[in-house]
Parts: sequence; C-alpha cells; structure tokens
Amino acid sequence: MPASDLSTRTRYEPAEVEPEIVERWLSSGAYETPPADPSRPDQETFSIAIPPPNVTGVLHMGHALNGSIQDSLIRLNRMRGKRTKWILGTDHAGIATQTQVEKKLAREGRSREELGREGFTVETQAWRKEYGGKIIEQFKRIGASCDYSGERFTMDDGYVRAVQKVFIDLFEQGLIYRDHYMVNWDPGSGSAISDLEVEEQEGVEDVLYSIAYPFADGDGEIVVATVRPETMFGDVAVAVNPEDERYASAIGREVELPLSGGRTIPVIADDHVKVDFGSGALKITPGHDPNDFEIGRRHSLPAPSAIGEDGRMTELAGEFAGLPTEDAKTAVVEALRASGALRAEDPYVHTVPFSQRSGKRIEPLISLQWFMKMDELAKPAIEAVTDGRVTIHPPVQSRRYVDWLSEIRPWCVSRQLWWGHQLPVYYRGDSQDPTETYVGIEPPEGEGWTRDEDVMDTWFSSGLWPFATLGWPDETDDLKDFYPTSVLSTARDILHLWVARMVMLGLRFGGDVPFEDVYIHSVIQAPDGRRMSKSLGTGIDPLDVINGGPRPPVFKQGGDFPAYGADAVRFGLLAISTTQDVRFSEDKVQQGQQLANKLFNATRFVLLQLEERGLGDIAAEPRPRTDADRWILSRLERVARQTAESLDGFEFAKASLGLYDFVYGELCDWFVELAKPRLRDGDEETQRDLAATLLFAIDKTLRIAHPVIPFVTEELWSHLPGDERGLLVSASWPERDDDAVDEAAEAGIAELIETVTAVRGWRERVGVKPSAILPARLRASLGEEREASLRSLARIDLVTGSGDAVATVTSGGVVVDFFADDNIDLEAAEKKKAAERDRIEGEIKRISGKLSNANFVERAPEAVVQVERDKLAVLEEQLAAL
RNA sequence: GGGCCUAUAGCUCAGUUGGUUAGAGUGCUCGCUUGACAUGCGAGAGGUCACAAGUUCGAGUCUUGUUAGGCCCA
Repeated sequence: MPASDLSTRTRYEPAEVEPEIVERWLSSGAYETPPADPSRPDQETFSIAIPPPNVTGVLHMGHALNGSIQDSLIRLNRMRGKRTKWILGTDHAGIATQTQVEKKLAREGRSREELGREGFTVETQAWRKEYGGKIIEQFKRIGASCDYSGERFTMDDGYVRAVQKVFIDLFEQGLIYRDHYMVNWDPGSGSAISDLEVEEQEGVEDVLYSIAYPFADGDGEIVVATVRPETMFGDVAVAVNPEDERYASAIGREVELPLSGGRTIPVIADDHVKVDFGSGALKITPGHDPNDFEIGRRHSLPAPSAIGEDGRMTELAGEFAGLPTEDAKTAVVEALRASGALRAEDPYVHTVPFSQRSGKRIEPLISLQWFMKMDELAKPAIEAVTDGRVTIHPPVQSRRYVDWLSEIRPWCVSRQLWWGHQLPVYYRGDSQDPTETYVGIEPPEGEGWTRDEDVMDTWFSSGLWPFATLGWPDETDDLKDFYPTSVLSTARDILHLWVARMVMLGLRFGGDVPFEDVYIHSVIQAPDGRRMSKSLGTGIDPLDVINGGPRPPVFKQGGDFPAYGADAVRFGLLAISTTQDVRFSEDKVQQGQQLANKLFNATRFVLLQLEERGLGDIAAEPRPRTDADRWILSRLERVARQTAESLDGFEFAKASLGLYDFVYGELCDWFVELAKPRLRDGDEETQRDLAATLLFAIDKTLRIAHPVIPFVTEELWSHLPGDERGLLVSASWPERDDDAVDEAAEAGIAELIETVTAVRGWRERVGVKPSAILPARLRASLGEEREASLRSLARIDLVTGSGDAVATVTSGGVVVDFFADDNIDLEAAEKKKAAERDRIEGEIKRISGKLSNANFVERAPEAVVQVERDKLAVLEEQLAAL
C-alpha cells in the first residue's frame, strides 16, 4: 500500500483496520503450524496449549489477558523462526453446559428426563454447534494467533479415545477404584461436584442448637452443639479433647442418642476438638461432615447416612425418614424441644459451602463413587517442580502447588451427569459386587451387562489436554515435536485442579512433564477492587472496550467506551499484569491506544516526508552519520533485547511499558525531532542516509512492538516501501547486533536532552514565549552536531559575543549564557537564578556533609565515594557559573 | 486457627543484588495551531515510601513488631 494512502489519516482508527487485518492473518496461513522443514533438522519448536475455554463460554477479561500473554509469546517465538504451535480448543464443561441446555429445555417446556440420555446428548451437541465456538471467534478478534485449523474439543473422537484409555489403564494399575467416600453433593444438579465448583460463602446465619445426650447409665449428660440437628441420626460418637479436664471421666462411656430408640454411641477423645468451642463436646457424624469423616476414619468408626442422595432422610432417621432435610430439621428441633433435650438455640454466623452451579447449599455425604488414588501420582509431580523440570512463575506459587500435592486426597472422578465422558464401566446383577464389575470400552461377553450411567469429572479430561490434543495415544509427529509444550499460562485458581493434574497425568501417560514453564497470571478485578461479575455490575466485556460498547455500572462516568481497539486492550492488560491481583485500568488501555496512534503518526510522518522528497522507495538500513543516528540505533538494539528478555521472563508489564517509553520518550520526542532539521535542510546525501536510517528505525520498532500490539504494527508494515515484505506476523525478530550498541553516543545524546530540558524549563520560568528565538552563548563548544540540535530544540541562537550575560543555565557540565532580550522577564530571571543557587548550595552542603563523614568515606565502596566527589565537583562548577 | 501476599503522588502502579535529588501513566495547573499526531507539544505543582523500633557509613529496599486490606488452607 503506498504511503500516500496515509496522507489524510491523521488519527489511527483501530476499528477501521483491525477486522480486515484479522482476515489477512487468517487467510495468509501464518497462524498455522508449518510442517517440519527437513532442511532444518535443528529448528527449535515452541508450543502452548491454550487453557480450553468452556464451549458455552464468552470471552471475559481473564481470557483477554491470558490471550494477550500467550499471543505475545507465540508471536515473539514465531518471529524468532521457531516452529510454533498454539493448540486451540474448547472444553465440553460437563455441568456448565448441561445446566445451560437444561435451562433452554425448560424454557421450551421440555426436560432432560423426557428426552432420555441419548436424546439429551443429541440436543446438547446441536446446541454446541449453534452457540459453542463463539469464544473462538472472539479470540480471533483480539488477534490471538492460535492454530485455528487444528481446533480440538474435549469430546471429539480422538480425545474420547485418550480419555477412555487413561481411565482403563489407571483402573488396571489399581489407581482407579470404587469406594464409599465423602463427596460434595450438589442437591441442585443431583451430582457430586468438585471442590472447584464449591464456593465458600461467608457470613451465613444459622442457629446453633445445643442438645443434651444423656449417659446410658443414667448418670448425667453431655451437651453437644450443632447447626445440623437432623444429621444426629448419623452420629456415631461424641468426641472431646483429651486435654479437656471437664470430660476426662466421660471418655469411654456411652451416651444415648435422643429420638433414636435408645441407640447408644461412645464418647471418644480426639485432638481435633476445640476445647473452647460450644460445650467442648463434638458430635461425630462421619456421613455428613468432612471433618467428622476424617475423625471417623481415624477411630475406625462406621459412616452411616442419615440423608440420601435425594435430599431426604433415610431409614436411619426412624420416624423422620422420607422427609426433606429442611422439614426434618424443623421436626427434629420440635421433638427435641418437646423431650426437653434442647438446651439452647443461639444465632451462629459461619462459612458454608454452596454449589457454584446450582446455588444450592452443598450436602456433604457419603456416596459410592469412582476415585483416583493420588499419592503415587503426586510424588513425581512434586519432584518435577522441585527439581526444576517444571518452573512455576512467580515462584511463590510453586509452594502452593507442592503443599497441595503433599496433602492430596483421593479424587472423586465420577459425576452424575449425562453430558461428558461416560465411564467405561459395566455392571451385571448387583452393581456393588466387584466381581460383577467390568472396566473396558466394550462390555464383556455374556448377557446382562449395563453401562455405568455416570460421566467423568470434566477435570479428568482436561488433565490430558497437553498430550491428548497432540494425538496421544498414537505416536504422532506432533507429539514428538511439541511435547512437552513450552509454556502454560493460566489463572491461579486452577493451579491445583488443573495444572497439578496435568503434571501428574502428563508424567504418567505423556512420558514427560506436560510443559516447561507455568505462568500464573494476575486476576483482574473491577476498577473498584471488587470481583468482576455480571450480576454485581462489575463485569467488563473486553469486546465492549475494543469495539466501543457501554460501560458497566462500576464506571461512575457511564457512557460508552470509545472503540479503543484490540491493541489498546492487549497493551492495557499486559501493562497492569504485574502483581497478584490487579484492578482493570481504563487509563492503561488508553495509554495503549495512544501508543498505537503515536506509532501510526510517526510512521506516517516519515513516509510522507520521504515520498515528498522522492525517497519513497529507499531501502531501510542503518546509515548512521551523527551521534543521534548512532544513539537511536543503539537504543533500538537495547530495546529489542529488553523486550524479548521481558517477554521470555514473563514480565509483560515491563515489556509493554518499555515499548511505550521508547516510542514516546526516545523515538518520537527526540529522534524524529532531531531528524527534522536535517531532513529539511540537509544535502541530498545527508537526506538519503537519514531516510534509510529512519526507515530502518521504524522497521525495527514495528518488529519489536508486534508481539504486544500486532494490529497497528501490521497495518503500518503494509505501508513501508518494498514489495517483498510480506506480512509482519511472518517477519523475523531483529537479530542480535552487538555493533549497534554505542555507549558514547548514548551518553552524548543523554547530555543533550538534559541541556535542552533545562533551557526549556528556564524559558518557561522567565516568561519567554515558546516561539521566541533567544540569543545565547555556550561556555564551551559542544561540537557542530550537538550545537545545531540545541539551537533547534531549545529555540536559541548561538552567538560568539562576549557581552554580559543576564542569565545562566547549567545542566551537567554544560553552561549556557543568555543575553538581554525583550522576551526575558528580568525579575523572574533573577528569582529563578536565586532559587537555582539555593538548590545547588543545598546540594553541596548535603554532599560535603556526607563526604566529611569519616565513616562514610572509610566504609563505603570507593566507587560510591567517587560518585559523590564527582557530583560535588560538577555542582561547584555550576555554582561558579551562576 | 495455620500459611502467604500487599501497603510508594489525588487515582492506577513501577522501583533488579541496600548507594544520585524515589519514577511512569492518568488526573490537576500554566503555556503553545512548534513543518506527524490536540488521542498532540512544552513546562510545573504534587510523596515523612502505612506506623514503630532495629541492623548499617547509608534503608522505599534487610530484620522484628503494630495497624489495615487481600488470598489460600482448615
């Protein structure tokens, strides 16, 4: 595209170009993993398996952040010439999807039960085809350069095969078994759910009931406190702390369970019981409380169920059997009160688990489920992190990982749902009889085998993600080339439930760790620090920020976002992604937008200037003639290194803000400004060399900035001269160029910048109009180039006269005298001079004080002392100059 | 109850191993159509680095305690 297309576009409008650029990238095939090149056997690979979003999902801020993070890494490494693969796909998300489809059926007056399992699955597949995959389109919009041609789904045919094989293998290895165990029962979905899907709600108001359990021998009683009196039928003991003197004599005696026909239970001692809570005696109900379950196991007590999976009381509850738990609670309290056993009712506020899916209160209960034994899998997974085969960033997170794996409990992998991977398990006759249980893909020979209705926990299938997506269990080339993957980037909350399981299963089945680096990214909160949530009005849709949708209520100013564009959102998210929890910052997005606009205009300026001078198709190459040229080439080299280093080190804020600082604070504010006079007034050869260098600087900047802000850089790339450029997405990362680093030029220009800034500040203070050109004199020559730069940037006219100066400006070792001029407010100049003198004298006092401190001079390193001495010398010179 | 993190400008955040006068963006004030950009340019004000003690020649940085906020586990 010729540069003249840019002539009338004074603003960069992301909304106008970004969608078209997405199409360009997609149709170019640049995103797709290239086939292995036989001529480059040593070609490095770089791969990331995306955390598969729920197939029902829509893009939220977390996706946008993680997409930006992963994409910057993928783009950087693709440009480096590595063979990259960004594995893309979606998760079938058992409960979430089933719930959505059931809601839809309910709206249509239909139900899951009416359709039957097969019909429901067909319905869900159809639903997925229609609504699923929306998030994939959204990923394209933010510029995520995933390999869309290889999209996977955790329930596609190949994946199903992998999941079934892992389940069957683990069963055969004795690591998967069926057992009675405590699960998080969600009465809403009628299924056991994982810890992840449980939400602890603080501040729930309950009533704490104190109930008297009389001793069986009729001598006295023990009072226990509970918020769940209806579970008392499942009590198997009363526990007290062994240190608690009040109950020393009670240990070993029997108490009678009220309302239970005289059933007695023992009083036991356990450290877990808190002496100062309630009466200090705890009723033990292993069937309905996770802590009690543990205590029960320690004391080899049974774990009877007083509540069934239907949420109703069991036979154990005697006269209350069949009642829903809420009704049973009321009835039991009433009966206890009538019998005189109820001693107190106190309000009690505590934390209670709820189902995230159904919103119902979790009913912990014992159920016959399929479990995975974790100890044997956890050990190598801990070692992989402690010996560094997997590195977790930031390091503090690796402790959480190790701690969790060290205390890991069996994992309940079965779920009572229809949408998911159905267990490859068949029963005949009594399903509780292990000899009539068969685990395999097909039922065994013979009559009467029926398949287990349950499906696997969604995290079971996600645990295989890094290798199942690469073709496992087949020994594919992809698996050979891209496993282990390079990086996994994900949110903190699934470190245990997903990351740890991938490591365990990857080691067991993939034959190696699933990834080398794990990056745990920030959690993005609403601007006011609350959790982002649609229902709270704190949720911000990234696409609204990109395309200009309405601001959610959490923004006080209301109105619509301007269409910031995807680059701005990517930049803004990366720029805040530093500490653990960060607040969404529209300011930072705006900063990204400004960066894009700045880059656009700087490039536009250069291209239009060159075209005007007939230099439009000159080749971009470094042709330094001045310190300014050497300086920008040196700075470019350093920024290229620093950007790559920051991205490699997962310091995304440093990378993005570093780019901003360079483009604004060096390339545009200084280099382009320094180039203007030479471009205007230089001879033809000067102009040609400068044109080549300017183009080179733009070219290199676009490459360096591409991983963070791919759209505007790609757009500008298309306007640069040269037909063979291709797309920036496929261009190469700048090769390391040690010769470009030039310390002398950097120091020289730094001094120039300091002088210009000092003169500008002085002018402002003494009321000089910005347009006025002031006569001035340098005490010492700075050389032709820098004096010319100083003239144009500080708007002064350097003269050689020896008249009296009315004012003097010093910065570093440079001293500028100014002569009388109508533009100078002499009174202000005097004031400014006095203030400056005060400042310098203060500094001198401080430093000489430091230097006359014998302790400092003797004990501080010589270099530090020398720095202070040099400083003092410069200050004294400056004072003398005034 | 156990463990961890955070506290720096009005706001959002940087600040490597202790070593210039603690920085940026944004907001605020003042000035400017300066040969790309008003989504611009230039300048300026604004901080007892939560509080207290300690280590050190020297502490935003290290140690201990206090306070406040957050997270994880039980």
